[in-house]
Amino acid sequence: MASKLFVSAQEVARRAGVSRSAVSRTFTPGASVSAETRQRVLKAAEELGYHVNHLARGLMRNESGIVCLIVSDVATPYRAAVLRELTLQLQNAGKVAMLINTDRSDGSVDRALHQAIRYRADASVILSGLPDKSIVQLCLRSGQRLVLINRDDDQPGPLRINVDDADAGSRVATAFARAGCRRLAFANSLAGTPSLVRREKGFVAAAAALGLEVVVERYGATGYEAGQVLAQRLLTRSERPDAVFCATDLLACGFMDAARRQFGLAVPSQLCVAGFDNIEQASWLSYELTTFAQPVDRIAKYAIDWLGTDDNGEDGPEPITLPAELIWRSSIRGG
Amino acid sequence: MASKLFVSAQEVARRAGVSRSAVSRTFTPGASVSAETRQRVLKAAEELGYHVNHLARGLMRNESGIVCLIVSDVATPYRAAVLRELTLQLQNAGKVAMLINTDRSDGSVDRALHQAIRYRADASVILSGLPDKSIVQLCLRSGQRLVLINRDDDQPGPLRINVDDADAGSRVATAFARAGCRRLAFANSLAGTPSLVRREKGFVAAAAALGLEVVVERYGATGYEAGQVLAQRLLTRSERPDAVFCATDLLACGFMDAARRQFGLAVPSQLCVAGFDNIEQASWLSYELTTFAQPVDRIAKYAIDWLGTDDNGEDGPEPITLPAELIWRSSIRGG
DNA sequence: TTGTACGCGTTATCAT
DNA sequence: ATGATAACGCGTACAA
Repeated sequence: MASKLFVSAQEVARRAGVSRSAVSRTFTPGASVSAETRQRVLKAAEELGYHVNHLARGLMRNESGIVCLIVSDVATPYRAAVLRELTLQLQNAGKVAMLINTDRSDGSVDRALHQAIRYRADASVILSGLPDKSIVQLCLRSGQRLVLINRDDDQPGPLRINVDDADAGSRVATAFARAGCRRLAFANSLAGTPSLVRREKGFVAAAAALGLEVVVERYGATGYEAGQVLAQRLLTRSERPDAVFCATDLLACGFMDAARRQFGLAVPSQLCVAGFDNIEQASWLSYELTTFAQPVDRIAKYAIDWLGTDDNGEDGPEPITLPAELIWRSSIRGG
Repeated sequence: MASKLFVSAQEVARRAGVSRSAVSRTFTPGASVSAETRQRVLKAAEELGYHVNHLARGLMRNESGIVCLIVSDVATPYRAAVLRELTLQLQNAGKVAMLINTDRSDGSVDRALHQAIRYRADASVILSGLPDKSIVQLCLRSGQRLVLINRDDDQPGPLRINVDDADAGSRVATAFARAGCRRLAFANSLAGTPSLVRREKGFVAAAAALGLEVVVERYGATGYEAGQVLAQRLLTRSERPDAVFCATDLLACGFMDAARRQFGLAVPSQLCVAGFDNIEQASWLSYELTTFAQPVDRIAKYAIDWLGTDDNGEDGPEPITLPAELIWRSSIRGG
């Protein structure tokens, strides 16, 4: 319940003895103001504590400078890292990030996009979930740009940036084979997002090509606890796997801890493990996990660069697929 | 460069065959509209994909609904957890979070606050760094509320929420003493933020009262790597400590890993360790760290509840101090 | 209950 | 280069 206390351009104009327009021009890059008026305006603004009202500016320019970041599980290491990169690069580009936390509930992403529309965000970046087709259409009609990261949607319009999960899966299979592993396993969550599916398929297919079978087990969300449960299930099999590809690093950490503590297995001598995401914990001494780094910086750069373009092709921009970088540590034999 | 594509209330009014005010009233809770016009407006709005422009609404009401979250090191587990809680509760309160990432550079927080002012944020929550006094004054004059979390500033006006670090430090000392430890150490970063200082002082003072001396070592930032370095320094002393209080869990993880791998020490039999923050990793099997949980949910609740009050006392609200909760795991003997 | 008219703080346009 | 004026989309006082 704030009553009008912010300083307006009008007041600055009065104090500087110029017109409102002069004030506006002073704060509009590339406008023509004489050095003198400019100084007087700046002085008055400084004294009064004036700052351009971006709400009003956005109203006029039809460009708010706001970019909406739509994410679930913000506190997860990988998500937090993406968030950091996006907000940082957004700020460097002169934009500002609006953060909306979604849950797994139905329509959560749709509600977030409505919020983005209400604030006339210039763009929305979707990192979790998948919006309804109708909402996507609404956003595009409204001139709001959309970026889908690792969402693997097929409708045209949004910029789609994906990491090459299948390739990563395939490379893990090869590495396991080279390490002399024979009984492969894939530890996945029940989430069933496109990226996880591709990771699994790429791994299974490559293993088959190498003449190796894969046991696939799925459980819970992509967290540490799920990794423990999956270890329980996979390592009690009569034919115990000697190599496990975990769908995420978080899963891998839980899996490794359970494998060592509860089953007394040594990594990598008795069990090879690979993960995905290259979260900070993967490099910790307790894990030294061989994993794949998503090119988070490049993903963010592609997204933000596109926001600056006028590229308004009919069917939207071409989808982008980026390779994941293999980070070799010591959870797989050889190397 | 979006040209006016968003649907306006005017267009909805035309389609519904009513005045523009009727549309406005339909979307203003508590306004008087007949059930019939209301229905017609809602129908037209639905068909057109209309959503209230919060930029314009904010301009009118002098209340943007935006709350600015000012943080550095967003990707850090503790910070990410706070962020999650704040955004979630903010959304439940009908507000929206604007996220600004600061670095350690000078004036970084000040720039963030200027951004908050430009977007006419109703409030700013500062989780890192400390703003200049003049900026704080400007915010308050402008009617923008300020919340400082664990910042320990003394100027009146902002809501100050702090965790009782000294008490936590004191309780660790007691626990160590009870475990029969004699040579205590405190592993801190060079950051020197008020909370870290209080944590250290509380620990040292309580240890002194118990007749125990404390070796204090400081290095780097509050991260995993610093923990490793601090272990190197503390565990190579002639009088090797048998108990270490690490300023943060992240430090503690690095410390424990180094202690076990490089010095072959067993926790807690040969070395007791305590941390702070209760990050997710503290509960992992590799650490099982005894630590303190900051009441993140309550902190967020206090902050957001205050934003809803009209409380405009002269010197601002009373500072709030919340206790940290001791989470007992197995990195300290006994229990 | 409904519509008209005005103001919120900007920027853009158009004279000067 | 400068100032007056219109418009952006909305809420609301006021009159009907």
